[in-house]
Amino acid sequence: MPPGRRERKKAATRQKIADAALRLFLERGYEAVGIRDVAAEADVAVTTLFAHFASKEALVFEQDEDFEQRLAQAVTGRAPHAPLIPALRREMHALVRHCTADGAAPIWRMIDASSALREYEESMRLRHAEALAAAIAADLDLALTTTACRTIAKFVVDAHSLAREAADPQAAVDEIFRMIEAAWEVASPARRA
Amino acid sequence: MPPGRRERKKAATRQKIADAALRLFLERGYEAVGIRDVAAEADVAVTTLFAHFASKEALVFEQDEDFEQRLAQAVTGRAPHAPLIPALRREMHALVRHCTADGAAPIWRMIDASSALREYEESMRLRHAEALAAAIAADLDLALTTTACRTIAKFVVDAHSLAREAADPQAAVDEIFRMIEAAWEVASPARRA
DNA sequence: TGTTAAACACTAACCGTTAGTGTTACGTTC
DNA sequence: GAACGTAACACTAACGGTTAGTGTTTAACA
Repeated sequence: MPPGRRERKKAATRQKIADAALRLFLERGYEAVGIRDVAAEADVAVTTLFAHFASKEALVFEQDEDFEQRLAQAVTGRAPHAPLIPALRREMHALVRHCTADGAAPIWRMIDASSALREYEESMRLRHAEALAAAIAADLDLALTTTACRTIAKFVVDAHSLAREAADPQAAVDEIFRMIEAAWEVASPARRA
Repeated sequence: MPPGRRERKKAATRQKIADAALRLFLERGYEAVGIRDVAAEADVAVTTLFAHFASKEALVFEQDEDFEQRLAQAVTGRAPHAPLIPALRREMHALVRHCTADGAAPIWRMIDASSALREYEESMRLRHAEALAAAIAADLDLALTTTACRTIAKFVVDAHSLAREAADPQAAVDEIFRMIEAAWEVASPARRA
């Protein structure tokens, strides 16, 4: 079943809003642009904008569900008996590379410049950590305590912001994941292949 | 130099606002109470309220600077050559016990019920982690990389929220700190006493 | 074709927060 | 102890994100 015209129009409207927002934000700065400006630029009503995005900050972190799903996918979609932490490390490398790419630099500079955006990012990580903890718990099927699952998930999600702000992000991912691996070894009583 | 009347009055006003806020929040729920309600209950102007508290959420986390200072103190104030992680673990035990005490239960129930408060708490932890990372880096004097310091600090601060939500918070602190200790061993090349 | 639901628009407001402008009362200095 | 500077506080009015309420168009589907 191909997406109907309705869903295509909806997606188009969403994209039009996101594009307009990013353009204005990068032009004039995040704080200097109002919701009403974005709505006018995208030629939609303010209420329509909020039907597509839950908040002003969400306009910037448009594809954060990707992030959540890719982490969970790294857990559930890995080869059978493949070790967990290296799989997460590989995915984190990709995610960090993606957001430290040249084209993304202005966006992240904007995020770092706004406390509202940094706070929103942090609250996103909370969700991501919960989702990842659920994926890990389901995958390991009671081999770990709930607390251990949530702890490992939180550490992994933390790695993203820590690495992003490091001088050499890719090296930082490796450094942090060595620490996560050690924490993991202590937490998991069962031996893995 | 004893605090003059001026400072005492200022502190009294602050306390009067905080008390009024907490009373109303617990009575009617956080979201159901407006800033104007709190100001009226404390018999001050709205602008006065914001002169004492940076935001509505800050009314709830009145003594969060304690938290920050106690963690840093646990690092800088420990006995010479005393190991770092156990000192942090002891302090975290105390902090978690404090916020899981009987009297604090309604407050934390209120926090858990409000996404605005949970997000604010998360952004507080960011600050706390930065402060702790600075304290650790200063204490160890270049024995660790910046990334390792920040990573350990983040893990320690995470322990608070993770433990608070666990079924047995005190046991969770121990469990999480076993993992942190392992991460720490891997990060620190130098041997400690 | 007609029904239904979803997308979208518009107005008007709510609420946290701040700017602007005074006024009072304390601490300080002569 | 009188005068000055400053910090606390008050008041009004607004700004900006967000939502409620209401109605209109449009597409999916029977």
